[in-house]
Amino acid sequence: MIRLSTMDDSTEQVRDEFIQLWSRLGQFWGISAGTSRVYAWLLSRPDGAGSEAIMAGLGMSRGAVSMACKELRDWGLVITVQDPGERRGRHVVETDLVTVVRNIVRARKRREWDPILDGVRDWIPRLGSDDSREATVLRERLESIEACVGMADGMARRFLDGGMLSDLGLRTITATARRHRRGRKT
Amino acid sequence: MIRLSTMDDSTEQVRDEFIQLWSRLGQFWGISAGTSRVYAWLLSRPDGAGSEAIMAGLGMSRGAVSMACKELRDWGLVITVQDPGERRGRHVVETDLVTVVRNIVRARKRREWDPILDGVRDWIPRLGSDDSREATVLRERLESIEACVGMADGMARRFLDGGMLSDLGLRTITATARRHRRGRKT
DNA sequence: GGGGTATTTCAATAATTATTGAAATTATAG
DNA sequence: CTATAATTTCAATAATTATTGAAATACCCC
Repeated sequence: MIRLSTMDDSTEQVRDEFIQLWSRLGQFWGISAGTSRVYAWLLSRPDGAGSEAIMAGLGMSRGAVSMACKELRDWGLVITVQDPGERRGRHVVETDLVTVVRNIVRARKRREWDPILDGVRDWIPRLGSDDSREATVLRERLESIEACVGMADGMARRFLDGGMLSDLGLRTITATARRHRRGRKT
Repeated sequence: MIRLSTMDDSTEQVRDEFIQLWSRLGQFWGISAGTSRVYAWLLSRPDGAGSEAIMAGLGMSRGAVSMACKELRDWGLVITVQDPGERRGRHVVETDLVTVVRNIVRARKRREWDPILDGVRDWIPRLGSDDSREATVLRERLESIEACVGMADGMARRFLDGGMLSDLGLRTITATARRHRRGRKT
């Protein structure tokens, strides 16, 4: 473990446990362990880091780090910036919660709901006039799924299209966090 | 493929495609392919089925079906009933959407958010008075996570504890689906 | 309680998925 | 334009995860 600036050992340990938990939980969201680890590591560092630093910090190969950062960029969780006069890029976490949530909702909608809606809307007509018990129940279930996913889709769409209730909710969260933080110090 | 009652071939095909898509999407939710396939198959059948029927229908082994049904029971998506005078159990999908959503929220909360909240609330004090830049940023990020997850947790808790807004939303969905269905036939 | 049946468990195996590292590509500086 | 350095890609490999099926367990009726 590399010692950084003037951090306490206990701080270092908190970082390790945080990375471990985050990567365990990432699996529930269909994110690979390596990618979650890189994200947690970046979250725990102030100024982002180059690929070399991530490789050293987590003991991963160049390729693995590159893949992980690419996936995180796809999710909109990490931005790779090019400092002027620097050859190497620097990977920085997106800290604006509103942007993060928006990106995640967009990505999940595309991956998870859109295919269901497309499928269901294709299948229901194809059941045609089959009025066997089997087909009737299947049609009912598919229509129920369409209604449920369709509502979620509508909500997501309204949220992504711009200022909305959820937006306010998020601003409340971030404001609360800020107040909290300031409160601690005074 | 087994021919069931008087179903059309196209209906049969819709069922197959539905099962395939559902199992693909299940992976994004940390559910194994086999488990998702069993769930989709049960969803597509009217009266539930015994283990033998599932084995035959999906070409899975007895053990795999048993595991899948157990996992589905844990999620509250399937109920295994014992018909009077019958030796074998019958696996039936839970069709009440309110119950399904409630069960899923409960399971995910337990698996995904509770560990984060526990972790964060343990770690923040352990950062102590370390005022290095590293520790300060880490503390800020952890506090931000606590605020965000804490709000989601509170909403989930209120939803799980009983009648709430979301409850109404769901009843609207189910009602819409029913109206839709009736509308088609007239 | 015994005989027979359904179900669950779990170690072995199969299948899938992630990781590596060298080669190909892209970008930068001179 | 060429040389050089950083990054990405991808086939091979390693690690992980799911599936199987036989053994163990639980269950039920007589």
